[in-house]
Amino acid sequence: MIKKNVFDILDERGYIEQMTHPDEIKELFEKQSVPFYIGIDPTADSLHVGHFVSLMVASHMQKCGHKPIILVGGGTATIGDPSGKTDMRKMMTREMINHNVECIKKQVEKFVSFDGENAAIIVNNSDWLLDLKFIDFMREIGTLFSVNKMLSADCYKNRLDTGLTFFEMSYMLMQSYDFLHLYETYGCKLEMGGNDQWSNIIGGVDLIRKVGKSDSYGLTFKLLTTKEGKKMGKTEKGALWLDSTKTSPYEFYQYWRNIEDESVDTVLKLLTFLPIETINSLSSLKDEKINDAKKVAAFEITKLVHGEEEAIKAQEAANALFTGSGNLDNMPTVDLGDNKFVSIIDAIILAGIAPSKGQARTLVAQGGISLNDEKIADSAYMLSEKDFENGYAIIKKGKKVFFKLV
RNA sequence: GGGUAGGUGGCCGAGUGGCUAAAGGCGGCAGACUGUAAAUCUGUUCUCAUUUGAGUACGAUGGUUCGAAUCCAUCUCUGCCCA
Repeated sequence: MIKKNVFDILDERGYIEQMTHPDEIKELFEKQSVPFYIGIDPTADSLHVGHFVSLMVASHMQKCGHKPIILVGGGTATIGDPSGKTDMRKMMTREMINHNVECIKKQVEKFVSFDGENAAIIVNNSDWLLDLKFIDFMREIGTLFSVNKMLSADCYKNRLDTGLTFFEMSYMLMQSYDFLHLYETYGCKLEMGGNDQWSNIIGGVDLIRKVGKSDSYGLTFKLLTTKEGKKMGKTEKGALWLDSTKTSPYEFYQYWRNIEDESVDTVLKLLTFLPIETINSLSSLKDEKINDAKKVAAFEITKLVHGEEEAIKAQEAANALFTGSGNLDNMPTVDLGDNKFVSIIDAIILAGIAPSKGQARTLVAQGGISLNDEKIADSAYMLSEKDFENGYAIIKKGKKVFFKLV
């Protein structure tokens, strides 16, 4: 049942950032199927790239025989984790959270299996957090936390000058309690999360040790960042979502196709299941050739999230636009209905290329818009029959944003 | 509870009665250069109409004034200090 030690896989691919007990963790993976947990905050109705690495790790772990517990933070989301935030989050209603939990479940299913011997399970911490009695909780758990220690954690230190409420500070207690609960209920021995979760994770590990158990561990993985250290996955529209209605497979594909050279290796290792040898040879490509590696990365990553069919479509659309070969059918398409013969400005708005007419004009004035590969410099230009000669017109913003108008 | 400093465009941050749709930076978008990369340089970045123009906007509400982001009042939120 247990195959290769997943520790080596995670290590080799560079997932691991910090660990509480490296030797013990490795040994544990070796000798048994380890129930481990990864937490996800249901703050939106879709996961985004920030969760991607977690899901990949969960998948690797499960393939090596360990049991994933996906914890959805329905209870903690009512507070909001202060880590990395400059302001307190908006509080969410329970209805919103429940809706989000449902949506997230569907996406998680693409990465871990809920069948078989080491089937994954999904739990929601609202099931145990919402019924807690304040005094009992404080007597039992609150006494085991040192405020001095908590204040020295980065996630709180940074907030000291901008303000931090007690409400938010108790987030660490709850997340730690989650781990304790899962430890007791499912024998969960390991909490994993992004590196920004480090202080919350060691909080849980410490808590379990304080109640007298010594076999709890924590591990964090690398956050996806650009070489300037910014979080990866931000686009002009906000986050890069895993839900195809929020971020189309084509956009998703293009995001990875356009990543900076320096990130290719990381992205291939962290976000695909390609064998390490393949990745090494791909990312050793230099200069212009690195584009081949980016194509592979974009395809593989899109395939994981949206399935092979969508990945092929995205790839074909990209080929059609950038190399002239391939299939135009899969390009993002906007149906203008009966209003085909509108001004170029209106067409830009209708296609969703720019949000306002002013911006549309700026684009045209700066030479950023072309129609069927001809630059349109006149903002009064009206679309006409000849623009739809092939039954469609291709409108292009800059070099990379295309829409087919029909 | 007392004192004090504040709340400005996606973010940071100037601005203390008219020349302010509001400096500068970051971020975004486009152009040039390229490899659908990075770096760099240039332009642009509230909305509507574009020729000048109009509307909305500086925590909220009311007021003073020919005129307010700027002055006054009340409210509200936040930091810091004291208790």
